[in-house]
This record gives sequence, structure tokens and C-alpha cells, in this order.
Amino acid sequence: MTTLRQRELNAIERELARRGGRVTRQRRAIVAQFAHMRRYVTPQALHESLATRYPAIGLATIYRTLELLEQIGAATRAPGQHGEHAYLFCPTAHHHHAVCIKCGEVDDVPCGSVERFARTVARRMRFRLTQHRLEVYGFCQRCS
Amino acid sequence: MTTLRQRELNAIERELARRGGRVTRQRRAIVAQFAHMRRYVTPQALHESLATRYPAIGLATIYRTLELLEQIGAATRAPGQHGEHAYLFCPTAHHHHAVCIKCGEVDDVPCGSVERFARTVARRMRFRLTQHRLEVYGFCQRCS
DNA sequence: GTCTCTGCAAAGGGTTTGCAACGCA
DNA sequence: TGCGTTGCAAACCCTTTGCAGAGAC
Repeated sequence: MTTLRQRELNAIERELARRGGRVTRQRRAIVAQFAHMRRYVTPQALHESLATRYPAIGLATIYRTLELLEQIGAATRAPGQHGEHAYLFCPTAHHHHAVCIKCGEVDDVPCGSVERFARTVARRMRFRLTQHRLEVYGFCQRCS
Repeated sequence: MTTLRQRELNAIERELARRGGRVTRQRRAIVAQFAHMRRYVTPQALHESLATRYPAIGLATIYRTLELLEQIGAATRAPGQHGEHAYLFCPTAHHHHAVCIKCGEVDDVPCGSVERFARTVARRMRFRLTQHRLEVYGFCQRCS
């Protein structure tokens, strides 16, 4: 698990470098913490959770880094209920999410069957499908 | 269709009255325009679209009325991409949406089969399901 | 050494709130 | 007449931007 995570982090750093970006201490710290959280986080929350070990990182840097991660396909942004941004570390291909309403942890739901299902629905409605999004809420195995 | 719409409007006014709320000119105008639009609208956009006939209605009133409609179950709020609020007139029971990415019109997708599907997914993941939400994006029949 | 990134602070934009006047019931 | 609602404007809060200094490569 840790190995997989480390591999993901390395891939992100490579992608950053490939685009001419720089791998700074701040970005390393932000990405590591973000990946570790496994839930939707607001820039503010991420800033706070980094404050102990990296008190010097500015909030604007968090915003800029999260936006960058979204651009390189390592994060998803889903606007929260109060208008704030909420990001999820999410470096893999298209899939869906199961969000635990107790602990907040987010698991992945593989896309295959969702896609077939969405296509059926669209065909029935004479709707030309381009995207679909399923979110499932409930209690994860541990919180049940 | 018009009859159905009128019936929905009447139901909303009754619900308002039942909760001790008042049916004012402003609320009537807002609800009628909102229901007529059949798409996600921001408070700002609704305010503008009312400006011609009701220039005196304040933006704050729109915000307050939309929030109220959400509370009585006549509207859904889905935060937009830039952090603004977006509301959809949506007075019927639980269902899902097919959003046209060209004209913005929103159609309903009946819930039944989505629900069965979501349950299957949840069972496979040992996830105790409480809610689910499917959104389908593409071109509606007319825009295809 | 160059050019990107960072932190700070100010600006921006949407939303919410306080309050006196208004108007349903 | 009483009490919920409205409009206005100020307050709020989160996000974005500008800029000079720091730092990756």
C-alpha cells in the first residue's frame, strides 16, 4: 500500500517535471499530505493539517498546487456545500466514488458497469451521452 | 403540461402556508420564473431574468427564497464550478438528472433501475448504502 | 544565471446578515 | 394588528491576483 502510494507520488513528480514545473519542498509536502488523507479536503483544511509541520506554507500556495494537480489529472475538484472548493486525491483513470458519511473516507467504484448502465439509460431517453457521474453515499465497512 | 406546472406551483404555495410562511408577490414571481426555466440557475441569473418584470425584487430575496424552496423540498442545490450556487426546480420525489451540455435543459431519469444498480455496487464493496446520485451529461434529443 | 514558485497582502466576487419599512393573514 | 418578509447596504468568507524575494534546475 505504502509502496503504491510512493509510486503514485513519484509519478506525479515526474509529470510535474515533464511539464516544466518544479518540484519544490512545498509541493512535495502538499501532495504527500493530500494523498494521505483519502477524502475530499478544502484548501483551508489542507492548510491547517500542514500547519504543524510546515507552518510557513501559504494558503495561496495550497490553492495553486491543488489547481495544478487537477490540471495534471492527479486530483478531482467537487464544489462543496458552502461554495468552497473540495479536492480529492484521485490520480487514476475515470471511475466513481463511494463516500462514507461517517468518517469521510472515499473509496473507488470501478467504472465499467456504471458506464454500461448509463448508456442504457441514455439510449432509452434518446440522449446522446458524453459524461456520467455516480456518487454513492453511506457507511464504509469499518463504520458500519 | 401547463396544468401540471400550475398544480406544482399551487402545491408549493400550500406547503409554504402550511409552514407558517407567507405567499408574497415576490415569492410567487420567483417560483413561477424558476419553475419555467427547467435548468440549473444561479441566484444571480434568476435575479436578472426577473429584472424586466419585477425590477424591485432584491437579490437577497432570491437567495432567501431559493433556500426556502430547498428546505421544503421543491428545489435542489448543486454547487457550480466556480463556487456559485446553482438551483434546479425539482419538486418531485427522488430521481436523477440528464443535463444537456448544449442548451442546459435538465430531464429527469427515473430512479428505479439506478437504485438497483447502486445497491449491487454497494453490496460488492461491503458498503452500507444511504444515498446515491447519478448525473448524466450529453446532448438532449433536440440538440443532438 | 534564469525562470518558476512562494508568501504576503490586497482585491475580487458571490453569499449572508442586520435593520427599518412593508404587507400578508 | 402582529409578525413574517423585503430591500438595501454592509459585512463575510473563500478565492484569486500582483509583486518582490527565494529557490529549483
